[in-house]
Amino acid sequence: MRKYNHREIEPKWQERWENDDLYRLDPDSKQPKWYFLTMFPYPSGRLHIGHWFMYAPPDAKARYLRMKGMNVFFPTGFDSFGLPAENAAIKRGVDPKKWTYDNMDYMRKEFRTMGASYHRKNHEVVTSDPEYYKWTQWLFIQFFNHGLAYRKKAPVDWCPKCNTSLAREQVKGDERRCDRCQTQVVKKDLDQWLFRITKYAEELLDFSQIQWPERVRTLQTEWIGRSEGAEIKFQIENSSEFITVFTTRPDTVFGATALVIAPENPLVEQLTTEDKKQAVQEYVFQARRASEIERMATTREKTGLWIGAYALHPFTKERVPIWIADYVLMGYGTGAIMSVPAHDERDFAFAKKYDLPIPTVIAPPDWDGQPLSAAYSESGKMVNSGQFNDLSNEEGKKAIVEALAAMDQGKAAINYRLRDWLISRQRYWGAPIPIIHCQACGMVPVPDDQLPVLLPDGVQFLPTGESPLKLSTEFKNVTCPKCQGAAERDTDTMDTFVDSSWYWYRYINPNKPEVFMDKSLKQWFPIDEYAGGIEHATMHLMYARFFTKALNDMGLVDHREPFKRLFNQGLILGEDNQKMSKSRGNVIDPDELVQEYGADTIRTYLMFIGPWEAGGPWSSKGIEGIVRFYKKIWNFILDPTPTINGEATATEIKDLQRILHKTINKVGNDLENFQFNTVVSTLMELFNYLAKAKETAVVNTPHWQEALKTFILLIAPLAPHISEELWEALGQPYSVHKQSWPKYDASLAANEVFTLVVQINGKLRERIEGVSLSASDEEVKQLAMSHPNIAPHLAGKELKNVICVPKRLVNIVVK
RNA sequence: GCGAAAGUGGCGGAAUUGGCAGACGCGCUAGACUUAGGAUCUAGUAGGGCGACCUAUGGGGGUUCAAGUCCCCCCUUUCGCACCA
Repeated sequence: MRKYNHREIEPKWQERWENDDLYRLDPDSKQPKWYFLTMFPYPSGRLHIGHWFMYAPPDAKARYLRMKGMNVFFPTGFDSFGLPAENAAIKRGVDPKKWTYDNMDYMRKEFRTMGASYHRKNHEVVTSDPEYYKWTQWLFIQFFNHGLAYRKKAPVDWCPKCNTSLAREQVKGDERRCDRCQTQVVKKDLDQWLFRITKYAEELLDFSQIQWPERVRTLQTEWIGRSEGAEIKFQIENSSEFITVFTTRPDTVFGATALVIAPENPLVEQLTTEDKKQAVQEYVFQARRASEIERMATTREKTGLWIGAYALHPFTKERVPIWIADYVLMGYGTGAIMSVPAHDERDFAFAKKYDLPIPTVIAPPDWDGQPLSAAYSESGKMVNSGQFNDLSNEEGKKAIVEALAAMDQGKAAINYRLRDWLISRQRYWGAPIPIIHCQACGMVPVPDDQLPVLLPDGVQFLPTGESPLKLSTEFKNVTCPKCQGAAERDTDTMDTFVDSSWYWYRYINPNKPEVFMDKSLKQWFPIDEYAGGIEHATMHLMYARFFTKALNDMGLVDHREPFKRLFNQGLILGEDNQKMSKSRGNVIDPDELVQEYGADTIRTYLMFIGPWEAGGPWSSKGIEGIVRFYKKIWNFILDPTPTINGEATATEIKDLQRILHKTINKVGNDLENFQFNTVVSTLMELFNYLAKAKETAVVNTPHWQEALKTFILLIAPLAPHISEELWEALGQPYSVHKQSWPKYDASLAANEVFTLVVQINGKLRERIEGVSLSASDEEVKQLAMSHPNIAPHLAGKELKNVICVPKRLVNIVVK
């Protein structure tokens, strides 16, 4: 008999499937469509085990859905713009383009060894291809024309190592580090392009149309950071102008003893009195110098300075001093607050330090009228608040906002933490921003017929902090499309997250000259399922939703959410339980594993290792179990059926069918729910059963042959190669992957008898096998209580209660 | 500091959602076959007790006939957010 040799069968079938284009997408098929998207990889050089973990289990699911009769679209490509290419280029002196495209060639070969059924042939998308980024640029122009892309000079987060600005989402953690290289970011004043994602802040909070994991919804909700409150205008003394503050507690306005504005607030210069100028300038200078990290540290003592000016309280008309303090952030709200020391912890600390009054305006329960020893930020009755006294503070909020509105000094307001998305990057390997700056005409979009704006080759791209494209005069100097005068191209490139914010539309037909006008596109959207890592919760996944809403508003797509269902797989760790990295030396190379064990084994093992959403450490030990599993299956199918005399009993046949159909059902359900680990264990249980049954007369029945076929069909999604080989060995027609999923018959899966669990006072005492499902509660109780192992326990005890759970257990309560 | 999730044998993990805890696999122990091997097969494997039994799902309390699962408190770990007014 042949031995199982993956090195022989895997390349063989991979070649045949490829030649036959076995998984070719038929867009005209009448089968229900199912768009199953996985996050596409960055072409970093070679596949690591994490790629396999991310792509092999979805492939199993895609194969299952196809067998179930769905027209599954399962595309992939490469997110191929981005910094690593440049960094590698600098390090090794190769062209970023060459590095990237060589990597993709290599990785495509590696991908092939996985035996995945991705639609690569006619649907692959590569974001650095001009044919692709032409549309990234075209979309930028649509955003520009619709007021969703704008340019602004502002202090931005700058990574000194990557030498580029970053979006807020790409700055991580309390130490404010670059998402890519972990370097601490600094602030820099730059003219930058932003996408107006804040326009959709409210709608992005609404997840009612999509089924996404709670975690992601929470992360996005917190990131958007909605807070309800009011804007209150304080008139500046001796001026007709106002300072607007945002507060969530308008009910505490009578407790405001100062206005505090951020050091960066332009009002500082305007309002500071002559005698305070020098001190204020010094403070502002210090504040600017202090890093973000220092300013963010919550434990840091509050500092600030009175700038000499006053505002007038909107109700009492009393003078309220205006201070600056760096605990007020320019980037949130209006960059100015009313300081209410009695009811805000930070304001309390500030007032204590600078001896500002701390009037109580919301009475804590049992308040004795004495000054508070700590800020009280809960609710309570309003006091010291003029006409609003004795209202509950919740009523007070409404009443005060109404009164302010009547005076035209305030209104209800909602504030978001979400900032607009900064997309300018001062790097080379990205899609050029398709804008021409003309002295006369301003910012002019590149006309459609001149797209794409090609990324020039042979540019000196060393990161200097300036955009490398600036150095290319050929690229930079152009004529204005409007006035034909001399003009300059924008020399920044786009954040690669722009490239990946719409790629799923391009998969359908990457070679067509049009994208969104293509009618055949519509029927695939929104995407049924999207699988990828949770690390993209507040970046890619939020940008993707924003893009879809914007595209919908522009009439380019007909849906407002891109992905109906999202699933996050976990992270695969090294054997030391640490994140895999070259420096730790714990990286697992899938190529070696495939060589040694074969793709089917690796795929299955990755599914078996634990819940997909949990991830976890790789262990090379457990893989032996899967190796044995497939070896045994191989021998089981190819070994001649033993000669067994006699006839199978009806029970044997029913048992066989029962476990078979139970397995069909469970494997299907678990695949649909991404519970790959129990798919594998269920199939192992079935196999263990079949291996034993092979020694019984059941092998003489036609049911046995059916069972073998069914078993191969069930493992086909997990192990595409070995199943194809064994399918052929069973004399079945090519290809196993074109077969229908076995039909589940609930009546065959149903039990006829059950094991009755007998408990006394909730403790297991006996199991009675083979109890009829049709037995009445009374009969079951009788059966239990009269059982020889149970009856003695009951003797001489007072019977309190007998609980009967139908088809399951009896619990006898005695005293 | 705030918020969320998780904690089950030596290990990875199951558990029809309140009803037999430990499926499946790794590892380990013993045996068989042996061309002596890190192959294969068979049996065993939560802990304790000679035993009938007892004890076990991070710890403590509670609800319930019945709790890994629900409620309260605590501990630990992981992950978000972090002066957001």
